[in-house]
Amino acid sequence: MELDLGIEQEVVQVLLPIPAAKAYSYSVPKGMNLAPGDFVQVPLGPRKIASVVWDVLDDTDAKPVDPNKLRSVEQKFDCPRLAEPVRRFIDWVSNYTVSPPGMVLRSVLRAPGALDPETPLAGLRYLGGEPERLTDARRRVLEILGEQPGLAWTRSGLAHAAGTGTSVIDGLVKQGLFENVLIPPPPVVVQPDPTHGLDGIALNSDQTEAAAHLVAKVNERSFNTILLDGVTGSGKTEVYFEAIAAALEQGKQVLILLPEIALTATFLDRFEARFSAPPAPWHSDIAPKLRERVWRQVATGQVRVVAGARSSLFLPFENLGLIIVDEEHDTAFKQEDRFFYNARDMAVVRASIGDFTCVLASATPSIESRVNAQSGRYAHVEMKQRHGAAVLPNLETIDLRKDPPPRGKFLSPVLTDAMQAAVGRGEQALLFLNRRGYAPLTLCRVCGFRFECHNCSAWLVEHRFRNQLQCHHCGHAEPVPEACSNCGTLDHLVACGPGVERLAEEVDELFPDARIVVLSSDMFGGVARLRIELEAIAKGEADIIIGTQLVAKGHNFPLMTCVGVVDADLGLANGDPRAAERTFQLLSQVTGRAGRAGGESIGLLQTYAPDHPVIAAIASGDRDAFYEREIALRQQAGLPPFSRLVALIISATDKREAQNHAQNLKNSAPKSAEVMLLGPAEAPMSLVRGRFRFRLLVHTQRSFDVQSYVRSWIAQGPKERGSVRVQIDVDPQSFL
DNA sequence: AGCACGCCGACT
DNA sequence: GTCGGCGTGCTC
Repeated sequence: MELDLGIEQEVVQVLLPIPAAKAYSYSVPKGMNLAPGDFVQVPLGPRKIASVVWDVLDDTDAKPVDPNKLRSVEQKFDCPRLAEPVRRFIDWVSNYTVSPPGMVLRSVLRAPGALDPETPLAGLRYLGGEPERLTDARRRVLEILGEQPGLAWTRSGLAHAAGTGTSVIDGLVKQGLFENVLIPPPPVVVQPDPTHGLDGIALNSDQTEAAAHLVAKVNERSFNTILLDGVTGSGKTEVYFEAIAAALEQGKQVLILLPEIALTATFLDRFEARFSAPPAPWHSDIAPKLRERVWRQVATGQVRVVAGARSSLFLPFENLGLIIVDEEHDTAFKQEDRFFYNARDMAVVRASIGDFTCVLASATPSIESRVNAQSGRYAHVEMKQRHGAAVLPNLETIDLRKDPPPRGKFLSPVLTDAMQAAVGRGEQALLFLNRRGYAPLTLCRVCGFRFECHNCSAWLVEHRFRNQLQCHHCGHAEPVPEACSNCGTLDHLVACGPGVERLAEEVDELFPDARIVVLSSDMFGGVARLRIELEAIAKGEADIIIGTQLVAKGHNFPLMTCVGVVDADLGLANGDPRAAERTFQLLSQVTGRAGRAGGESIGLLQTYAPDHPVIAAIASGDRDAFYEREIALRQQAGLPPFSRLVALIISATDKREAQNHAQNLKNSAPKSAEVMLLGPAEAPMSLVRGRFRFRLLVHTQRSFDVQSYVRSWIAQGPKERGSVRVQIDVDPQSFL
């Protein structure tokens, strides 16, 4: 044994946040004790990189790296270990999504400074005594200090509290009235109190029953998934708050996944009312300093509840015990860059690895979740009545063939009459149109030329307010031209179809005295402005609201009694079998904005196909019938979730190059009776940001190990050369 | 992912 | 003659 010292060097496996296929080996300096999960700094080429010591279970086939190549771990960070469930989750996600484990780890290491402990703040503690000369300002400082003797203050904090400048404090310091102390870094949020606000809540019978079910499941302290399936306005949030309280009572951490964290101010307020403190936020654009502190305090367990976007799934939780996925059907949970994953599905996996409960909440669940609920994989908790006085709106279709809008307009008289009635009663009307800008297409009346984006296969959308033609896929914008860029004819360009701006014009003519607000994700002033507008609307400071997609999402407009869907057929146009589900979800959510404060309300759907099964299902309000039919269709067609799809997206700057590679890749596919290959076909968006995209679809049974198949296929297939890139999308959103 | 190395076009 | 474009390949 002794003889080996100095010759045998200890070696650890380290997972680096790079797209390498596996962990790298490093030698451990003498005296450094390392265990899996430790955060370390290692050299890589000319760089130094923060990484994690990994546990490689089966290193039987892996031959050790040449000892001469081994470099040494540089530093072990003074930071809690990455918990074992998080490491297993990374491995699992890497395998399932067919992406390098280091790429998944990158999603964890998203706060570079957080690995070093937070530095304590410089503080001052009052020692007693008085300064030689007592001024007014100094007296105020002493008063503050007298309130809680012995308390340490920061220099600026004390100055602020006393309403003076920091120079006053400096003067007192010079007199020797303080000692310098260190103040431990403050928590990023106060600990939530599971018992706070309990008496303020009044749950109806549906809610009480559902909450009891959730709490019981959480208290089983083992893996299970619950679909919390309640109509819009049924009060699902209050119900899952009780599950959160139960997990907090167990001393566990809780994660709430929200599709769009930027617009969740009201959610945070409701949480605070129930738990006395807000959850810690997490999303892609929190301020860097706060980001580091949240990450660190999640790792230490100080932060108990996080409300975040899909990336919060990769936070280094020390002791996670419950995940809530709110609006689980929302497509924002699907990430389609870096690597492809659906945060809703990965949340269930995370719960399984951590052996706890996952709650999926929605008024319009995904087909996948409904199927899982039906088959018993998920518990199904249904809430069919609205909370409080709220009553579901009466839904009707407007047949545009029978009641068309006036020429050149987009609103049927039937709809404008209903709006008139609502506004006349001092209530609000909402028009929903999922199209930003003024007009989705501009064409030349002389030669028929259509203005398209040169980088994407998309029309340029006219934004009259900004006087621009914009591409909604790559952000390209150009001034609205006066002449056709094809034939040069002046003043013969025509705007085709409606966007929300154009709708606003029409509404303004019809209701000159109404207060009109247009809500669109690209509005001036960004998220802050949007929040202000939403609050103003809730207070009744607008009569007619015209909005895109974002008005569908969970906002509470108490005065809203009339909702009009301008183009109910919009989402059904392309042939994707998933379009039915999306349209159903979107339109149900939009019409659900009406009648939340009680009383009669109405939802009107403008359509050319009132008999279309999806439109009819929404209008009838019969959710179960819709799901039954849609699930049966999927099953008959052998589509997910009754089978599995993997899309290979082959892109290149040159169209032929992309297509050739796609074809070669297909030809190189290992033959298997269990695999059906479709394509290559142009991707639904065939040109995005200057890259041409083709798709291959791999269609298999659910039981087939499609990841192994695809991995070995790609490994032995043609090499990616030139600008060619191949991306793998397991469980793609689009079935085309 | 970064970063270096390397091999072809327009410039102080 | 060099500066610099980004294609290719490697990092324990």
